[in-house]
Amino acid sequence: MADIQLERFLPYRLARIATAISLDLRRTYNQRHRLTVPEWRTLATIAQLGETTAGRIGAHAMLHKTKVSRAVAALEARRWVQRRRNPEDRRGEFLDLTAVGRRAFDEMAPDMLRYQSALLARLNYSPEALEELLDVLETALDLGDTSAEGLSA
Amino acid sequence: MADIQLERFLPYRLARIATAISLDLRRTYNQRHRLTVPEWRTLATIAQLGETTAGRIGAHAMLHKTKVSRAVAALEARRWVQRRRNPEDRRGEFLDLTAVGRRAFDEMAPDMLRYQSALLARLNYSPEALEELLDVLETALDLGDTSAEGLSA
DNA sequence: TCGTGATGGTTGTATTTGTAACTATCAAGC
DNA sequence: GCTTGATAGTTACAAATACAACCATCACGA
Repeated sequence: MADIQLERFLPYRLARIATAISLDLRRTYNQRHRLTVPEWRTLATIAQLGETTAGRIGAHAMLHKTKVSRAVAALEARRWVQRRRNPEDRRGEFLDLTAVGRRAFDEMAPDMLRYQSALLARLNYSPEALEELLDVLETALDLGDTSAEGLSA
Repeated sequence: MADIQLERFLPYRLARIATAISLDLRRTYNQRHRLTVPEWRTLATIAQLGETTAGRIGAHAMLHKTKVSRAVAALEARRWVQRRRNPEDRRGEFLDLTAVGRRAFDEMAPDMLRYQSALLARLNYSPEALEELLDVLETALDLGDTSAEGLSA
């Protein structure tokens, strides 16, 4: 019988691991501000890219455009993000953090990085080797870079 | 400013990778039977553990108990899973595959294993090293074995 | 300047999900 | 026997999601 040993089954193991980490992380940023995963990712992406567009956020963070659209609406309602219509092409708009949004992000980012560091430290495993493996997996899965469709969390 | 480079951020990368694989896999098993992710995981977990309980399925597969509850209901409606109340503790019930359920699982399992092999082949990376890293991550996250809390997908 | 098709982004709707509250049962102490 | 509190599992309801259809604008060619 082609028996799947679940504890040896790559998709299953990765799903468990990624879920556990994602929950930890969410718990971490929700200690300060209650955000959904797409909201958090949208925020982080704008923080990183600077003024940018919804399209670019989606490509960069692997978020479907409807998720970005709703996340931006929510962040705008919080006054963390502001829009500016692109005068050259009035279909699109530029998005940027407000001062408040920047402050909120700067407040959360260190926690996120600390979480990552703590996890890496607990791993007791070469970070370079880990990076390499992630690269390899991304390549094999065609997650190369800013191009693909939307996914979940 | 503690800048998060999303493409270098472990939780983010793992989430992308795990999601992509989960989607591929779902596409694979949906070629034979249309199942949701929690349904598939519940099925596979029972197939592996043998007669077991909803609680254990959740702990093992990192599925929140409501997901397990609904997945079991769906699988029962298909006549793939049957329940038997625990006579020693009438709160709980034992779950097991029916003959039909077993057959369906055995039909899908080889495809799943083939998917894994193909992915590993594309990786061009030592499977042992990969296994080791997964072990390390699971240990660091306390995913050791059937013990943990209920979770999401 | 009028189609035609692409692009940036939003919204409607059906489904899935998470949270919390619930039922039923058990176990321990009194 | 009664609390009181834990546990197994279900369910109600609100929120999040996917998918497709949609609006507005642009770009290009006839």
